[in-house]
Amino acid sequence: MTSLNKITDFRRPVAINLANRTAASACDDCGARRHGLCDALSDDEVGFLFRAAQRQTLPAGTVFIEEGEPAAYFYNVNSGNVRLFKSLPDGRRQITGFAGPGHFLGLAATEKNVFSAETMEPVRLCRFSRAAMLSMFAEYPILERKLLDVAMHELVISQQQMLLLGRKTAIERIASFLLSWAERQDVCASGALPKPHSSLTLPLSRTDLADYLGLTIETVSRSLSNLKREGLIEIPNIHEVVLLRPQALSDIAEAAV
Amino acid sequence: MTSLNKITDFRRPVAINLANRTAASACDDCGARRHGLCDALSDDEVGFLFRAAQRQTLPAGTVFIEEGEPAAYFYNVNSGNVRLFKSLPDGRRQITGFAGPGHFLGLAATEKNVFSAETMEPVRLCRFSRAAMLSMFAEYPILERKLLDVAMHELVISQQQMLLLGRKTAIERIASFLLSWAERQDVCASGALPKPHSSLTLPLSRTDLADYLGLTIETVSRSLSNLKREGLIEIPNIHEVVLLRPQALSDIAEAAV
DNA sequence: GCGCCTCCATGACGCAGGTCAAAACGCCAC
DNA sequence: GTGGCGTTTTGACCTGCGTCATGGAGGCGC
Repeated sequence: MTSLNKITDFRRPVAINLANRTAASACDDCGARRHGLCDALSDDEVGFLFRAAQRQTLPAGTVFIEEGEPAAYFYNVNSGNVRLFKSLPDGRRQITGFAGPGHFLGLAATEKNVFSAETMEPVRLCRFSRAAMLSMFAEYPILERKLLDVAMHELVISQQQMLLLGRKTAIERIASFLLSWAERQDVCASGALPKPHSSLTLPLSRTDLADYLGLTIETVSRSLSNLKREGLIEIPNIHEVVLLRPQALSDIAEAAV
Repeated sequence: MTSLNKITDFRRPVAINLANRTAASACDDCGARRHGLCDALSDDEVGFLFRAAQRQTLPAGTVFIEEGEPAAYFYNVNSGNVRLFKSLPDGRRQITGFAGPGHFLGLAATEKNVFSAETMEPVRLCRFSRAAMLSMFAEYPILERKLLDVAMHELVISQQQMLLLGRKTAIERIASFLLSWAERQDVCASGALPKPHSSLTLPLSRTDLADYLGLTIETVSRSLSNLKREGLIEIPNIHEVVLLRPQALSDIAEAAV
């Protein structure tokens, strides 16, 4: 995102709100304080956000954004992971992405939600009404810039995913996923390969994985077993994968010739 | 995009540049003047854009953005259509979208281009250096808002495409494509069905269609033939399709149960 | 007109990955 | 420990779409 930031990092002077120590310190403890939208704001500014937000704690498996329903709110995830997905009437599901701490939800929103969101684990989040977002944008133009950055990054990701879904084989999809998940977990720098024997935590079920990669759970399972048999990965338990040979994985993922 | 506009349509006062009649009238003749970025600006303001732009005319089949190359420019398409795509080393290609008059290219850009762009016909466009874009953003903050709108719309589209690529059958992909192309050609309002017997122009080859829908040309050809045989469409010539029964197409596209 | 070339349609066949079915593996309650 | 349940793995089989191959239709130069 470096060069995008070049576009949006020349900060304008912004109105400084009255300090709100209570809010600032409440946000200090938040997992999202140094990520996403909130990271763009000073302690004083974030207090404004704090007062505009309704904080919610949701149990695992809660669908809090439903495709087709009126889009009334924006959300900022504080802790826990969320899956975003679209469904067909017959039950087929495509997970379009995952949102963790610091992720902002509601970007791809029109009058009606165009996707659904469901918590994968207990999740804490800040909820903003449309009206609250409007006033925040008016007050802090930097938020808009930040949002543009986020949206552009999402676009890059979804183009990669289109290539994966449209043109990659099952094994290539799995290899691509493992490497991108390593990046997401900060196991390696963006664009770089993780070190051999890096360990990943997968909070996803096989069903999630299948619906994200456009496969069935059986094919996901078989492909992972293949990679294990070939000695490229290890699977100590269902929610953990060790990347033994990242370079080999990358060769598969990128269809190196 | 109505509700997105709600977010970004409360216009801030912007600096009014000196009138530039020459520029304004040159832009008047441009197919993109009332679309995309330029549509957000007054005649006076667009003169500023005009002076920052280098105008180019490219023959059909020109690759003017190449994946992996340093991202030096932004583009605004004035006339003609462009395909955007990502490729794998072995030649597999996924078209991630099409850009026509008024479309702005370079949104999903980092330091290196993450996709390629190729003209499908002779194309006229305005080219902006990164530096020029920076100064334009500084001068006209409204451009940023517009860009955010555009990016959000692109996100909605690409989520739809992920559902299509990950979970739809060949015939469903074709039906979905025909309906979305009808919307794009303004044959019908966004979200509405085109009237029976609406006619579409397809500037795409079967190869483009296949690479956009994640299929092979043979499957595209066969699926179109099926729809024709079933009486849902007519194909008077290779670049034209008549939608005889849009409702039936929609039932297939949305997998109505 | 004719030859050439590119794109498209269609048929025959093969295979990657989907479907169906059955173990195997946790994991929790008791 | 034992039993029950949900998830994952593995196997056997099937099919939708890819691959390969052939013929036809249009476009263009001469």
